[in-house]
Amino acid sequence: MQERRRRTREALLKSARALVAAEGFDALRTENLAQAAGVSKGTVFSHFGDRDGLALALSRDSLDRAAEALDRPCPDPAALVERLRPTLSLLSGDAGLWTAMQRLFCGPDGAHPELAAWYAALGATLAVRIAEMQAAGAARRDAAPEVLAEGVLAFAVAGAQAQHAGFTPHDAARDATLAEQLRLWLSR
Amino acid sequence: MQERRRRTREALLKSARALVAAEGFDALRTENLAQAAGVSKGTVFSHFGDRDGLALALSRDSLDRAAEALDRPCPDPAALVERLRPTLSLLSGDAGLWTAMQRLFCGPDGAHPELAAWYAALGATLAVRIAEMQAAGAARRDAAPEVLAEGVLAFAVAGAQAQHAGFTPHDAARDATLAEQLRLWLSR
DNA sequence: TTCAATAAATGACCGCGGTCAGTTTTCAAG
DNA sequence: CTTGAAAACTGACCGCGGTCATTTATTGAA
Repeated sequence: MQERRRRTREALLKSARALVAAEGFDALRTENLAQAAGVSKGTVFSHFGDRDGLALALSRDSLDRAAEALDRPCPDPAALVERLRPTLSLLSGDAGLWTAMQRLFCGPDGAHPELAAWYAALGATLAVRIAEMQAAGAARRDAAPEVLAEGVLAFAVAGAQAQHAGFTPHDAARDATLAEQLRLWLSR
Repeated sequence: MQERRRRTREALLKSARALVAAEGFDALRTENLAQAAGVSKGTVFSHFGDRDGLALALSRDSLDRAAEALDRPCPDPAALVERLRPTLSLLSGDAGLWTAMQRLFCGPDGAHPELAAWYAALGATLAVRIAEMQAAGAARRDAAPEVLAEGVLAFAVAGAQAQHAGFTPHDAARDATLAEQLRLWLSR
C-alpha cells in the first residue's frame, strides 16, 4: 500500500510548490493545500509531520542541488563563489522557507536529523575542496580545511540573513561581499 | 496616564522573566503570563505587539550589556573573545528567545527596526575596536575594519547556531572555536 | 471470493496567538 | 466637584496549526 501514498505525496508537493510560487510559504495555509491536492488536512500532517517538515520536503531538491554543485573541484577561492551559488540562492530564496530552516536547525531538541546530515555533508565536501586548494597552493595552510570550511558556511549564512533582513539590496551585492570575505578568509 | 502603564509593563516583564527562567520562552503561554501579572491577555499584546515583541523586550538588558561590553578598547584578537562573551551568552541563551530573534531579524518586512539598530551599532563599535587594533599593529590591515567586523559577527552567530543545533556541547568549546576563527580572520 | 490485517485518509476537535469593539480608569479643564 | 475625552485594559471571538479516534482502501492468505 505504497503506491497510493506515493501519488498522494506527489500531488501534495506539486500543489504546495504552486502555492508557494504564487504567494510564498508564509501565506500557505494547510487547509488550502489539502483542498488544492484533493485530500484532507490530516493527510498533510500524516505525510510531513508539521509545517516545517513540509518546508524541508519542498527544499529537498534545492538542498541536493546545492550539495551537488560542490562536488566538482574548484581551482581557487574566487571560483568558490560560483560553486556556492546554489547554496546561496537556497538560503536567500523564499523567506518563509528560510525561517522554517532556521527553526529546523535550532529546534528545541537540536537540529532536525535530515538537515543536520545535509549540513555536515556540505561542510565535509567543502573541506575537500579547500584541501585541494591548499595542496595546489591556492589557499592558506595555517588552518585545517574543516575549520576553514566552517568559516565559509558562516559567511554564507550571515550573508543570507543580511539579505533577508533587508541590508543587502541585490544578489550581486551579496555575492560581492561573500567573494571579498572568501578572499580574506582563504588566501594566504 | 503613563504611570499606571509603566507599572503594568514592569509587572508583565517581571512575571515573564520568572516564567522564562522556570520553563523557557517556548513554554510560556500568553494567558499564563497575563494571569501571573494580574492583567488580561489583551494587555500583553497591547504592550508588546506580539510574542516576538515580548521576546525582544525581555532581551533588552542582554542586548544593552552586549553592546556595552564592546565599548572599552581591546588590545588584540585574543582579547576580543572576552569582550564578545556577553554577546555570545545572549546568542546561545534560551533557545526560544533566540529563534524569536531570528524571526525578528529575518521577518517578511525585513529586520525589526530596534533589532536592526542594535545590530548596526554593535557592528560599528566592533569596527572601532578593530580599527584600534589595526593602528596598534595587532590586526591585519588589508581589509576595512567594517568588513572585518561583519565577519566577526558572522562567526559569532554561526557559533550560536551550531550550539543550538546541538553540535557544540560546551560553552568552552564554542569559545575555543571562536577564538581560533578570530585569530585566523584578524591576524595578519 | 471471502476475510482479516494493516496502511491510508478523514474531519471533528483542541490549544493558543492575535484582534478589537466595548468598558473602566485617569486626569485636566471649567 | 463635575465632566468629557483620551489612555489603559478587558475578554469574547477568530484563524490556523496540529491531534487522533474512526472510517475507508488495499492486499495477501485461506
